[in-house]
Amino acid sequence: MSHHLTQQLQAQGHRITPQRAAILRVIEQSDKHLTPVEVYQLTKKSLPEITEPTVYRTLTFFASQGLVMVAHMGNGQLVYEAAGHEHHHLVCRECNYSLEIDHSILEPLYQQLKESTGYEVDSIHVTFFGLCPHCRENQEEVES
Amino acid sequence: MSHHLTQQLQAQGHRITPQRAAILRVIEQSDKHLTPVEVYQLTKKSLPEITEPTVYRTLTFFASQGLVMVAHMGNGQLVYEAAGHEHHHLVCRECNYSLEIDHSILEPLYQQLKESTGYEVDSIHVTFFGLCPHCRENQEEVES
DNA sequence: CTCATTGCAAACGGTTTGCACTGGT
DNA sequence: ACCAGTGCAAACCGTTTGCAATGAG
Repeated sequence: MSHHLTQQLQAQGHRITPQRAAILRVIEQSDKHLTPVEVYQLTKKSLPEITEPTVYRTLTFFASQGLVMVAHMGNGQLVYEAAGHEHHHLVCRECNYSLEIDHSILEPLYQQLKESTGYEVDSIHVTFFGLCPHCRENQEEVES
Repeated sequence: MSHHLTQQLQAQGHRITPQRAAILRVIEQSDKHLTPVEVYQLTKKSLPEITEPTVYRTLTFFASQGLVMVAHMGNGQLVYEAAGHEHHHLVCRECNYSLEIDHSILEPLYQQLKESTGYEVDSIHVTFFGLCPHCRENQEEVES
């Protein structure tokens, strides 16, 4: 599958460098979204000579090729993950723990928005903030 | 109303400085959300000696006091606006025209998320992207 | 008078750029 | 051999911090 993607890149006249292969492997093998810095640190394990600019350039490149998706978490933090499954994020504003929400949960809302406003909503990555059950408990204790 | 808010601050033992008053006025008089840099530039018109650190500290302070709300735009940018009118935004990807969506439209979704994940979602400002009816028409013409 | 708040300058962290070198094709 | 892609160092930009000075109460 990774092999398939690299072939795809080659077919379009792009080069497969060790850096690109290593970064792609890191992103594919991660089950969560990664910040560029995380990608850098993980990739460095198998390719110690990699540099941050290369990571940024490669991530931007992959995103432009549709191999990875970019999502904006809160506070301006950019995260990357393997393309493919469309989902949204639910982030706890206390402990920062984040959960994935399947896109299907938003579809009724999008439909309703289309009917009431005429807009065809197509946001693929929406980040919602709230309190996770655990932090909600703690907060109630403090208040009482 | 601004007067009411400053009284509220005073009652809590906080000081009303010209900087705070000016920044509060800027945010209240704006009909859209502002980035910290925008707040800085607008406030400087009436108070040229204000500095950026003061703007950042004051915005954080206002947010902690509930006078302004912080919102995450879809692109990860932090924006501030006067507290009170809770609404979301629907932005056209093509023409950038934006529409306000009443918060009530999201409540069923929040309720559903709470039931399925346990998270108490409280995002007060969510930005959705899509195509407005006008740009959708144009797009169809181009495609055909 | 006191202490919260400010201005200044400098530090910060994540991201981007210019440029010469390297290595994939 | 050619040029896309890299490493390095330095610039960048929005934001934050330490500290001494100021001014609101």
